[in-house]
Amino acid sequence: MGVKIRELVKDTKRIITFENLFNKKIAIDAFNTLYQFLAIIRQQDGTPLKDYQGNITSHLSGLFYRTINFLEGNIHPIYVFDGKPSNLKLEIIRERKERKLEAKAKMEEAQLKGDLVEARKFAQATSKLDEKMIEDSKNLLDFMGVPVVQASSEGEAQIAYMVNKGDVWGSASQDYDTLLFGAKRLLRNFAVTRSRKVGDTSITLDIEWILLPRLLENLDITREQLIEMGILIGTDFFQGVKGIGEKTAYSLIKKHNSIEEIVSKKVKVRGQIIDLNLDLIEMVKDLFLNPSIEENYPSLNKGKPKFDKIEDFLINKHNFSESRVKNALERLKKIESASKQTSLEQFFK
DNA sequence: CGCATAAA
DNA sequence: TTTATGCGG
Repeated sequence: MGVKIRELVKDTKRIITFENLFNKKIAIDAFNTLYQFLAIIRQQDGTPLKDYQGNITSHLSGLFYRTINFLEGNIHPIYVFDGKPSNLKLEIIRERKERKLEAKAKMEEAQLKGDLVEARKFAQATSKLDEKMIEDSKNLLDFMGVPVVQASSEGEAQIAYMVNKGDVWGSASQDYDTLLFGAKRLLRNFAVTRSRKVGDTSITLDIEWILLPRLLENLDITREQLIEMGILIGTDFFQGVKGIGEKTAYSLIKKHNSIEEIVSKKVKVRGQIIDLNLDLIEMVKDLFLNPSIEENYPSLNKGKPKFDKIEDFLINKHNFSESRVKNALERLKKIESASKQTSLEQFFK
């Protein structure tokens, strides 16, 4: 779960179409994307897609077809995988593990009662990426010729570095955390724009586009203040202050400028004095301002797809439908021949 | 989620 | 051609 600043970002975000991302390199938060697929690509009762050996394949299905869409639209995805979590994150990881166990129990209970809606709801909350699933995802992307970057620690920090260095145009994640890490452009809902039914109202999920400098200007704060607001609201590295959401955090920071001031003035929220360990706060801030980065990542240019490897991997190893995979690969081959054509034309110019 | 297929 | 529905693995 990322930092909750949806309302604060509301007036800054813009809509961008898929077509406007033509020819751009976009660094995608791989864990964020894979968890999304894992949560959503399920049957009515909440069971994920599986191959004959019982290995979960929901993430591979989502990753494969969405990535083909990117390539077909001449958008260049680069998937960035998380590395070793910071010590500050261990507490959140422990809490999430507990939540997942609770969700699993509730899911099983609902399945026994035959309540499909409840079963599916709790099944989504049990989603867990294991080592094998991560390895499978990297392999598939590699076969597709799509660059993979392994972050040393936080993927979102790695992405922010790559965006600001100019190696990629923007970052893509459902979470806002890359903004705290300083990435100047963030894309949300990064996929083909589609309309979905929620109840009886249909909504279109457009790609959102957020510029960090514009956000800071609109809120009239510095990035350091944005980070401090994140700390008050709660991030993966600090649980936040009870009773403080984005609205309160913003007004507190606007009024007192910093957490240090808030603590030293013994500011109260809902009758409670905000009492924080400033050394710890400093460590969290430092994690956002000076994160561990892998500077030597491989080329971000896309490579040639290995069609036979993709077929073997998806059809033979993971029991994907042959016709679906071949259809998708036909689309990929068309892109390949089209790009060959243009490079040939450019050669003769 | 995104694909395939049916229905409009 | 567009929109709704249900499977995919």
